[in-house]
Amino acid sequence: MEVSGSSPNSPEQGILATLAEPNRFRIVEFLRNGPQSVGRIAETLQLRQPQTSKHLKVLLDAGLVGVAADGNHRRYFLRPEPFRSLDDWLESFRESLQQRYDRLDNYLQQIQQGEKEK
Amino acid sequence: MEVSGSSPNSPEQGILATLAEPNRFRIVEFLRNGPQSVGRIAETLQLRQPQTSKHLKVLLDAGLVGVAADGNHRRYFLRPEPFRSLDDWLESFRESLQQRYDRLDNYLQQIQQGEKEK
DNA sequence: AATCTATATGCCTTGACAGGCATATAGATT
DNA sequence: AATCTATATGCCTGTCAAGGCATATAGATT
Repeated sequence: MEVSGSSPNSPEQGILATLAEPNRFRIVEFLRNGPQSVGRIAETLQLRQPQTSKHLKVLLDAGLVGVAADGNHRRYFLRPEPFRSLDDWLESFRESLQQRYDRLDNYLQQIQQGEKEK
Repeated sequence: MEVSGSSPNSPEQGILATLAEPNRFRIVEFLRNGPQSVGRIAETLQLRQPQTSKHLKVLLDAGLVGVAADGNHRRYFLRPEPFRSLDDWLESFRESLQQRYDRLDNYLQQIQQGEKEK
């Protein structure tokens, strides 16, 4: 019931932060097509090569992608693990949220008359 | 196979960006215990009231939480929908990633001799 | 080894955003 | 209506991270 002031911040945090950046998100989406070289990513997504490399570095450090040398090129590809980890986190939500929501109905009936939307 | 330069950026984007902020993440985690007032959130998570309100506003705008007036208080609670939406997105990954990964094994066998890890 | 292609890195600038704090607003209580 | 509690909002400041660009590094080709 109590939450400590500084939780060790689950690994999901890093994944989320990494995916939060729009261009990285696009890169991840693009990588669903399979491994891609830096140049191809940059070209396809209309990004400059240096920024693409930087984003890929962030993705790499976060463990979201892997890389394989391929002659002159480097092929980046998605790694499933972090996504599973995110999935697990969501999983734990699914349950508690559904329960909560059932109770919430009652709760709202009681307390709330008008909802404040913007 | 092709990806347009500017995809309409899925709703997950907003969710991710919202959750990426550590304190908002903590708030969301805390709200799993059920609806909570601003004051209680601030107190428990050791945040100042104004920042707490601001974070809640962001969460509210992103649709991650709802709010119900309760006399003097305002009770914030998690809304399941965005999490489901995130879940759907991940779902679509699960499949393609697993497939990919099977092929990737072959791929890596062929091309990659040494992996470059820092 | 000189050169070309592919990728990474470093430096700088800029914008967004979170925190701090004062204050405004809203409901409750007397 | 005056005051108290709970929450929201506005302004300011500092930080951090992304983009731009020049350049370094690595592998391939001649």
